Amino acid sequence: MMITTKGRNALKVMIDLAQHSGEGFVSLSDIAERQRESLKYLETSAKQLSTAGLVVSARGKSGGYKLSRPADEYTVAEILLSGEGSLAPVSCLEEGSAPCENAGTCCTLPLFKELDEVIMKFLNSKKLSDLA
Amino acid sequence: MMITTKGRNALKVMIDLAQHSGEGFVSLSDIAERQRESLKYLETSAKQLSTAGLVVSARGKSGGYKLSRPADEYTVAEILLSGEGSLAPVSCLEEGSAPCENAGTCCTLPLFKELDEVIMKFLNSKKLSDLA
DNA sequence: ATAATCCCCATATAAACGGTAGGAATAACG
DNA sequence: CGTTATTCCTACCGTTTATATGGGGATTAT
Repeated sequence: MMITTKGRNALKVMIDLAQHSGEGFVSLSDIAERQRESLKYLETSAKQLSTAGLVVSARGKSGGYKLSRPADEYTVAEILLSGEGSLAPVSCLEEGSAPCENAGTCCTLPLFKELDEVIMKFLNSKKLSDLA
Repeated sequence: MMITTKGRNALKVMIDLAQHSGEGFVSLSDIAERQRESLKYLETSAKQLSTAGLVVSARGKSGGYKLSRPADEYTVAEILLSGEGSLAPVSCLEEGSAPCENAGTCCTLPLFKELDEVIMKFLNSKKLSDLA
């Protein structure tokens, strides 16, 4: 599986925020209820989105989250990346991973590089506003 | 990760067989040596390919495996599928999995269906003969 | 103060991943 | 018939990842 619940939850939070933009800060408990997800689990995704700068958070009563830019300026790729860390279809293409020692002679690597490009091209072409 | 060592090994076996077609049955130990993979681990991939009908096997001395069709009649997709079971980018699109109860209202499902199509279109367009 | 909210850290459970081990069945070959 | 090379079958095992859950601390509007 390339995209797990982490990425999907990140996306769900962002879609919900996009659908309720202009309402100030939206609390996670509201999002959890609408999206039928566990509040506790969504907290993880929301914090990652906040750390990545994709959303702005406000603590305390009547706090919550809101988008930091217009919805059409987010690509689906960057949202999923915030949840997943990597979207590479094979481990040898993950950034930060130990480079495969057979990379020079591997007969499959070029194929997977192409696949990665196809996937990223698609996910970069999709905007958050296309989903909300 | 969408494509693990299982799929990659299936592909490596097929590529090796394609490169040595016309030599009759090729033993797994030869393939393991050339591809620098464990014989024991490749056995799993080879058996799956055999069960799926992608290769023909012969037991006993001077046995081994060979392709059951010309190399240009295999898509990379079917080879990877034999190793992975599924290439779906999200679990809710895997065949045989319990259908997601929120499928009707899920705001992300259409996106992932599109992504799945993009991936499968690419992997179906690539032939084994392109890699060998 | 109080209640609502995000933030931080730790834990739990199950499944998947990446193999390994031992041996049975089969077939060629001398 | 015995040896050897091979696929086939079943089981196991340690590590990592996935999917969460729980408790409590920090912050802030009211």
